[in-house]
Amino acid sequence: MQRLPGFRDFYPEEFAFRNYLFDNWRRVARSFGFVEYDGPTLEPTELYKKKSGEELKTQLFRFVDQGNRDVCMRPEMTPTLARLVAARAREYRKPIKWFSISPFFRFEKPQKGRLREFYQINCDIIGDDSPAADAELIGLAIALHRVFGLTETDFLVRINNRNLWAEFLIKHQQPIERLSEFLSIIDRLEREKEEVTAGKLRSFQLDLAAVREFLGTPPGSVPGFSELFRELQWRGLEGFVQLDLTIVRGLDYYTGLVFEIFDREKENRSLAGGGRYNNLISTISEGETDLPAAGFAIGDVTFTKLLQGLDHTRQRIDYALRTPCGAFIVIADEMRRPEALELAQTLRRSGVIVDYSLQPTKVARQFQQAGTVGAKYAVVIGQEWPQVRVKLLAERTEQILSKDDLSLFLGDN
RNA sequence: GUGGUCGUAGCUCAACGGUAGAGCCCCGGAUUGUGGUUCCGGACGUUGCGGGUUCAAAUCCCGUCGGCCACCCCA
Repeated sequence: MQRLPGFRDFYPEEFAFRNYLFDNWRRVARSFGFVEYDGPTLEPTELYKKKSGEELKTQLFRFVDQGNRDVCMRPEMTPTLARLVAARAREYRKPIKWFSISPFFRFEKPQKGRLREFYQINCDIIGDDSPAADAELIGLAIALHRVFGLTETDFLVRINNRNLWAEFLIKHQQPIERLSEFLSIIDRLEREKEEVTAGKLRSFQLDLAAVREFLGTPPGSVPGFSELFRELQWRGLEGFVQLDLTIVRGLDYYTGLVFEIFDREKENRSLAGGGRYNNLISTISEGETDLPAAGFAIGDVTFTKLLQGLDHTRQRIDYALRTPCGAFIVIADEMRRPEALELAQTLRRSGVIVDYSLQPTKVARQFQQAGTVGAKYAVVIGQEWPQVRVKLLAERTEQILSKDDLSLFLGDN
């Protein structure tokens, strides 16, 4: 039987890495005062239609369930989050600061950095429309990278505000209703041929030169960013961010700030993205709840590739994934197996990771097993009983301890 | 969805029309209580799957399913 395309198995080695990733993300998000939540993996397709009314994206795991419901494996978290918040908006003190780490599904052709099932950490602040909230989110996004040893030479946050382009359209007397159509032209600016872009702009009675000139606006003269940049400066993060007016994000629901995080080595590779979506909760709740919101997500696939591709982050991984401690009990005299098992129980209760051979095995073999499971100590039980021989495997040194001192000794080491 | 490229032992690969091999890993042994080195031995495959050409196919051809990559798309 084959695995479905675009899905992954997590054997212990991969799972250990996943834990490393998630544990660090979780700890950092909590350190920012965010609390964890989750929602269903399967949602009514309706939830994704509501976002903006536009036709559904094709790349959904969509099917009709046995109760004849039109359902989707969730392709992103934000609509679910909006639904959760809209339903209980009054119960939580604002701002709501929530995060989740969970799987998502997209029916795409798997390729570099893109699978059909992937994980994301999603972090959102709801009920605060200030630059302080925007900056806090960007600060958290940066912290979620730095915790793995990534520095400002490894990644870069590109930020923009869609309102700038809205104002640009108004200034040129173009209908604001066509903003998202216009933004998709901007989004493609770098990839598309000049003639194509110029042709598209013509329907807005705009020329490429005007757009180019606006793109080149020096950061100091871009309105509305001074507060955000001041906030980022207070956090000491100015080296991580860069204003980039070409960043507009593909989703229609973004209303103000938008940002993306890029791998500096391969600048085309996007590690994370997010922005402000002040109308989405109102849309999802059909006007019942109206709260400003902003958030971002980091995907695990590209992020993992980056962490495993850099020497300095790779070293951290190797260090973190080593078996931290543990004792392997070598039963040198099978008559002592009952005592060995009792000792194992005692040690385990005191928090030591303990392993031993379930079957009678030659001593040499047991030492080999101790090595392969990565134990720090081998504890030999045999003729010395009630004393034991404790060997520090890496140093090949050993000493004799009484069995009662063992817990203390292993606890300290 | 379109195109390119690759599928051989658990892993990395060789053999490129003539009996499928190596290294690593795994298991066992080298006088019965000390491991990561060494030596010896062992297990291991319908060559992704299905069809075709041929006296003979891992090898050539067609299809199909997967992996990787690019385009499209990107929440």
